[in-house]
Amino acid sequence: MENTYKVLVVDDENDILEFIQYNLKKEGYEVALAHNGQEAIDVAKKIKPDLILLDVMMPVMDGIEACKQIKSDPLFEHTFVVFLTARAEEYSEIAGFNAGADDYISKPIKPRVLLSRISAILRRKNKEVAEPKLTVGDIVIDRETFLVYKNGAKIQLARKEFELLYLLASKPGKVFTREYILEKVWGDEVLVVDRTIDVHIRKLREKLGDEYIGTVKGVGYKFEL
Amino acid sequence: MENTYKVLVVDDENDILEFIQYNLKKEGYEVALAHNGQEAIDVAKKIKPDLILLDVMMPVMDGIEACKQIKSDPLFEHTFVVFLTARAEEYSEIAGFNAGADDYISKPIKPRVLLSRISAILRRKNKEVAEPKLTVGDIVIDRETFLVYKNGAKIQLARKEFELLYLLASKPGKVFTREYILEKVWGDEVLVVDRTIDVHIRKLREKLGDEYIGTVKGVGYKFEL
DNA sequence: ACCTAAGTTTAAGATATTGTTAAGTACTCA
DNA sequence: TGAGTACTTAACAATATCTTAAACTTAGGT
Repeated sequence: MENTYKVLVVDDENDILEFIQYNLKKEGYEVALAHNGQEAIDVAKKIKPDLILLDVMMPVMDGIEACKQIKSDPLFEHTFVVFLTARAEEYSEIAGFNAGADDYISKPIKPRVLLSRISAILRRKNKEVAEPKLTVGDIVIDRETFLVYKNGAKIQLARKEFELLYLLASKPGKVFTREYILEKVWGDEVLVVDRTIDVHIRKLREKLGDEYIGTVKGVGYKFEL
Repeated sequence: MENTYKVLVVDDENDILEFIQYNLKKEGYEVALAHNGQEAIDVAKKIKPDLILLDVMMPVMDGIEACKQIKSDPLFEHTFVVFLTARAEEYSEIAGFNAGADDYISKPIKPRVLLSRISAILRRKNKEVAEPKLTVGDIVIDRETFLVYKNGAKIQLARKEFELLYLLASKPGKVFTREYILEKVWGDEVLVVDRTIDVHIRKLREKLGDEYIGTVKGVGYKFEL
């Protein structure tokens, strides 16, 4: 599964904070909050967010000043800053202050726009690096095409099968507990009987051959070297 | 390295001019400014910009009139004109006036949208010489004519169909998620139910044949090699 | 050897995702 | 204005995938 990104939301209005927090959490982001620029910087230093959503107008320290400080701190070299602007008129301030933000989202904030913009910006971070193929013994696992090759022969896996194999093969030999597998492949909020894993293991063995996946009784499964 | 392009920005509000100028300069464009249609034409004759960003509503001479004059002048045969409209509704007016603009960007202007739109338009200009055809297997995709050939047989695609196919075929085999497809083909502002993609996929399969586009359930679609 | 706990296998539902059709909307062009 | 095209949506059908239960097998301790 994908990494969870940390987003720090900064606004002096609690309504807005809650609204954004709700929408981001729903999408699986880790969310932190701050009410002004000073607090934002303090929190940011602690949690090192991947992205900061920053209101322009705030008491104590406004968004522009906060942005300048953040952008000049090497600690936040890889942190994106996105302004929340209430009106078009604020453009001039932003441009004039030359604060170095990465993008702007104008209020009123629409959840869909917010989320797609955020995910687009964070994706930029990952630079569209082509997913490297995972090669273990005579098995090649290609995330990009969702295909698996065994000695060059193409094998189609269903999604859960693929993720399960990908996990096991990511560290050949290592034993993964059922608990861990459930968390990684299914996600923590899903409630699934862990017998389910067995069934998927079975299908994998069926498609790949029994020799690739080993059982360690009382512990879990592993990809055999 | 790419050439630096000259962009003329025309708007009666200085805030907006500064804002756009700031963003364009940051990306390495050469920027000229004008405050109304008449001034725009005067400046344009001097500097011969590659692209003109033109506000619709302006004193002295509005954007629509300016655009008509520009587009009818052979001097500006190779100059692109992009309208800045305050509201989406104004687009109908522009279309109605048939002023000959190449594109429009609606306010409030977002740097990301602005820049990607501009670079897309300018890219069009360069490629006028020789737009590379995309060839995958027995399918040839020609951006210049917006036509697709299957074993030499001409196939007409609608614009969304074309863009969708173009995206998938740009990396044959790679699975594209719905999210990614929406962002690339539809753009991030658009509110479209993602089932819409299915329908377009269906039409593509209808026109090309089922064998070219594969489904990876739970993940997305891909162009089959 | 037996007993028990753990894992395997099968097959039948349940669920989720995608396919397909058809109808509504919006825009374009004559 | 009206026909035609493109796009979007909703509704329902089809199906791959996932999950569960239950019966079966195996491994290891006593």
